[in-house]
Amino acid sequence: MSSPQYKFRDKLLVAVDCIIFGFDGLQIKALLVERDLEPGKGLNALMGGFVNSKESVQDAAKRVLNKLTGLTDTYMEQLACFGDEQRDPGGRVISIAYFALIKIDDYSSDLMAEHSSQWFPLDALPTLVFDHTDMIKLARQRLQEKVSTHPSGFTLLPQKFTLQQLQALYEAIYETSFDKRNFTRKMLSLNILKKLAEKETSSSRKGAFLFEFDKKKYKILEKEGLKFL
Amino acid sequence: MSSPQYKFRDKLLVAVDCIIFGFDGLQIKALLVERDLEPGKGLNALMGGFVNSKESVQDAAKRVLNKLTGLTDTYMEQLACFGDEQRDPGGRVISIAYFALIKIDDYSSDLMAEHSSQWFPLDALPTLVFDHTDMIKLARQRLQEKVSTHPSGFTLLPQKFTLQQLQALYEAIYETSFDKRNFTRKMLSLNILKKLAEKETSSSRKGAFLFEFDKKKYKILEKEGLKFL
DNA sequence: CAAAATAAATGTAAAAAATACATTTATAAA
DNA sequence: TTTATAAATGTATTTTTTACATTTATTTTG
Repeated sequence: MSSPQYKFRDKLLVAVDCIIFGFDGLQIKALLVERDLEPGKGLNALMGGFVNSKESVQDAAKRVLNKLTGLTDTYMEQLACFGDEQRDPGGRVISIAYFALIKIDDYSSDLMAEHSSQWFPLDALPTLVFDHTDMIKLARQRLQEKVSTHPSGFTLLPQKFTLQQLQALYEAIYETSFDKRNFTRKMLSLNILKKLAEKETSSSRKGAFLFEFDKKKYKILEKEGLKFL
Repeated sequence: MSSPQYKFRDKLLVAVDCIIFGFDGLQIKALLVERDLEPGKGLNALMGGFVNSKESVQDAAKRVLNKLTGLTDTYMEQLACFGDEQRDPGGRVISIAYFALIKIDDYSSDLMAEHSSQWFPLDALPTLVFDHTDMIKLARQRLQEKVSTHPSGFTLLPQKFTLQQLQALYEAIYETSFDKRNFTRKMLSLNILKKLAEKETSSSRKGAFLFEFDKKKYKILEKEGLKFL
């Protein structure tokens, strides 16, 4: 099976942890669970699990994410390997962190009850086990970098959204505020939004037009490299 | 030692592989070795090694890099975890890839002989074992992203360099060419280069002024976020 | 020692992008 | 019909990027 030369090498436990971000219209939130294993059982943690020898690391991450959320086809990318020797007091475990972006409403309260999971705004995170706080911090930075050149942020919004919702999202991600006119102009100039006939009327008398992310147009423009912000 | 709950989990072999880039004044090159282990013994590969249970993943990467180059304090950052189930025909091994930037002259020909290692230009890479070609491809992309906002590129140049050497470096990284006047003006406007009294005279009658990267100035400007290109 | 050759250094005008800022418009409720 | 509310829109200014040609310092050559 293994080459003879590999035989005397150390084997390590390999885990995956998922940083799952959602957006409630105002804030970016992270989905945390109550850890069901010692050490740290009952404490707040990222959803994680061990990688089996028969699956790829990526498949393990998908499996863990699916177990928690029931979702497949989620936006997910590898963040980094956390490999400090002492990171897990329970043993030598390295963890590959993944970050995922989901629509907050796709996650049902049934599942929340089942896994004792909860959304936490990033500026009010509870104490987390091991290095999970570092993982979230790094994921947040990566999210900022990502959405500046890539439309992954749309994954956090409903299918149809207003320009003000889009702006609120970017403001939440960057923890800043933008000039409404300039923001709107910039986004529309990218030519990847489809304006719908429909309006969202709950937040104003006048109503705001709804838009959709136009995947086809994006695919065409992608290679030139867009700059969102 | 381990929590009882961890006991029945699969353990995997964990390796590190180092993508080492250098710059010879014209091209970006990668340092490759002849693999000394089956499977793939004698074939071209990235320098790598297994992570021991007593060291962090990062320390393992440093150890491997040091073993090959003799260098410490090298610019190195984690690239990604490569975790496909079948990536190594010799067994289930996941690998954490790191990429390092070194001055090509810091690597002696003695060491090259000792490790059967060689520099290869990126557009003339030999066939490599496993997924090492993918690793280099990803590292190259990451290098482009990195040097656009971070002065890590200077690590590839000698301590003192001319503006034309700096331009040649960026042109090699981005595989393009820049207008000399605009490039110069942009770099100088960043205010992180110290002009020396000395000139480099080997490449022209007039001679070109030498510059140094000014780490102190950079540290001050860093938080505002520089944009190199 | 003057002329030629070579690469370095430099300036400016035009176009594009980013910024700052105020008024008009559509609609529902009073 | 008036009022209140948030959405939509335009323009002038500044900054950044781009495109492009001449002068300068120095060594070599005749």
